[in-house]
Amino acid sequence: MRRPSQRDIARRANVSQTAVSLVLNGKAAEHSISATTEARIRQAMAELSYVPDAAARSLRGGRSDLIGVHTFEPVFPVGPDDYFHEFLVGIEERAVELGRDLVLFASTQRPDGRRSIYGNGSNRLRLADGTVVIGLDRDDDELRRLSAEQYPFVVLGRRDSLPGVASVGVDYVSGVTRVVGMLAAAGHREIAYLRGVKHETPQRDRRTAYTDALSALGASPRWYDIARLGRDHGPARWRADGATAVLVEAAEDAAAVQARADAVGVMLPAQLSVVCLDGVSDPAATHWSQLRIPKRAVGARTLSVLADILDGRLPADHQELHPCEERVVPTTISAPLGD
Amino acid sequence: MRRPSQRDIARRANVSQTAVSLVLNGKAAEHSISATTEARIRQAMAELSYVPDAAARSLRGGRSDLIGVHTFEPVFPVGPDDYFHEFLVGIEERAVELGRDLVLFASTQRPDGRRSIYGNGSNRLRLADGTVVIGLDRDDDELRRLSAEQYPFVVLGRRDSLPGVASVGVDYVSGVTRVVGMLAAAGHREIAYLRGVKHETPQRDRRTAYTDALSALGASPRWYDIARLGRDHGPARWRADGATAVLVEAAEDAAAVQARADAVGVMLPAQLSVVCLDGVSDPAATHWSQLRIPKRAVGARTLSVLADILDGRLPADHQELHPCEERVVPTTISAPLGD
DNA sequence: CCGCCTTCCTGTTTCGTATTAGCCACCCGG
DNA sequence: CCGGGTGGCTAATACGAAACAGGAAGGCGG
Repeated sequence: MRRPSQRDIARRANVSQTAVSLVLNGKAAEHSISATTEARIRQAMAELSYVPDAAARSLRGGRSDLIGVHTFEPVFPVGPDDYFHEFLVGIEERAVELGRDLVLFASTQRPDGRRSIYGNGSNRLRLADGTVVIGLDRDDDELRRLSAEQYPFVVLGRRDSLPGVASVGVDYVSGVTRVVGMLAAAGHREIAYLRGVKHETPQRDRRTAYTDALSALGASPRWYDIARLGRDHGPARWRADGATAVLVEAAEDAAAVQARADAVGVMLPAQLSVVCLDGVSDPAATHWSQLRIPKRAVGARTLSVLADILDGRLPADHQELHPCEERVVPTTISAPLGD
Repeated sequence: MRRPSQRDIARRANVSQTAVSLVLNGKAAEHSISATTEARIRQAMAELSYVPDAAARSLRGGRSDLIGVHTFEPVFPVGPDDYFHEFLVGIEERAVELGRDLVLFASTQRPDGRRSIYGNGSNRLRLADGTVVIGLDRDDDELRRLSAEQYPFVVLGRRDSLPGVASVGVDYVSGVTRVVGMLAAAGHREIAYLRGVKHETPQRDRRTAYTDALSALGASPRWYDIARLGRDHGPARWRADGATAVLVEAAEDAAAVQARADAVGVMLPAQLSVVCLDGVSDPAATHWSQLRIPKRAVGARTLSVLADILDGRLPADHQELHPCEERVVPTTISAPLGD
């Protein structure tokens, strides 16, 4: 028992396969199919519970309606608190809106665990109409080759360094600059930076932005490391060093600082203002401010850009940058207080 | 610039399209294609970075090397603590091992937000050789229809109710039964159950298992709800009711119970033994035991079963059930203590 | 009564791939 | 020198849907 095709519908309704196709695609009127014939065809479709074959459709249309998602690491990270998770939420959301399916290129993973577009023989990406490329550990040589092959793709991530390659990125620099400016405006003179456990591209970008923002203010950076946070290193010590504000990289880092501050009797934010550069905690419930990265929107936008490139509405080397949003709760940034 | 087809390869290598197809599918020897010709063909494929068209392949009846993942809800949940996340980790892991790519069927989402295999006009699943079907809110009618059409798929989830449909599930019943048995063996007579915020299939299954396990012991269930946990309802009250052990549904529920217990001075586990039925917390660091669901392994196994069905190594209606693992830290279950 | 315009369809081709049947040149035994 | 095998390939076809070109029947003006 094979599933019904348009031919089966056609036979049952005494029409040609073409007529069935026309009715199916709402072009009945345009091609002047009579109302009665259309009704007969529709009834036949209903009776056989016909469903068009997706494979045949995309074969004919020249596009598969598949959008690739190439990640240089596994898409589903072992820990669900992954940096990329929210981008993917946005990507899926927009894929739904665009009516396209997503292909996760798992087959590109090599024995060493990294994924490589060309590493495994053929370029599987060609399977999809176009691809979103994500990943911390991304390989720019492969991207250049992909670009040379004229394959349509968009990089989600840092903006720089690849002319001719489409990308959608996040403008950390102006975000961090604005946060630093706010702190400075509130009177802070020593703004420190607490490095987290990760040292990948997103973190490097923020650190660079911090350095730049400070030097624009004529101040110099003051670095701390989360790994050393403990009895001897922490809010009290920072205050002793002169710092009255600190930028942290993750919500759990901010929580750790809060915990240490509570332990040593440093008041947040009165004695120490904390701004978290990437976190999802509820700002109303915490004693720190955040720089929110609109990951979901950026993910969605990346997919839209790819779709626009595929449809010729945008050039293949379109690049854009999205601003961060400050979720600054006023009460969590205070003027620095002497001891 | 169209993506290259076998015809393009054929022209470049001065052979017929047939030859290209044969080489591609490893039937060169079988059809006595000479080694030099095969080499020429392979080189042409590499030069043009040819990739077979999935749509054409599945139309023709060959295989696209794509494995579908159909979820009745978004794959990337807004909250990262999703029930399905770890299953997907396992699925991706095994896909890597099998060298197959995954298609996430986002296009099947209808305006109302739910996803439907047949709801949106065409059955996209056919693009893939076979599909793993996951989802809380799964539609059994669609699965029956899919099965009638002989499309290969495997349901990841509850075992029951769909004869003829392949599935890989988790044996909650025996897991919960064993946990209840352990508590009973430790001397507990009143084993309560704290219902969490969700009331989907996985929760329902565990609750049924709890009821069954208790009635097997001749005891009757005692229900509490996390929503009411607070000043008046909590560990102290439960003890007053006579309960000395409680099953909770999620790690955060266990943490909440711990917090309330601390607040009212109930000692865990001495005065109240807690077993968490689904959580990822580190058992060594907490005062409760857990019933661990081997989600990753189950996810991976589901994909293997599908691959085996596709290759004819397993029948299309293969069903299997995986046991839970107890991660019972002995010290977290204690004999009940009077007040 | 002829030509033309609608109305309402149908025939044929195309997409890229896998398969089936079969072609042609060469070698070998008789 | 001819028949039969075999190595090395190719031509033709089918899959299901969609696009394009076109065509038969009927009405209507001249």
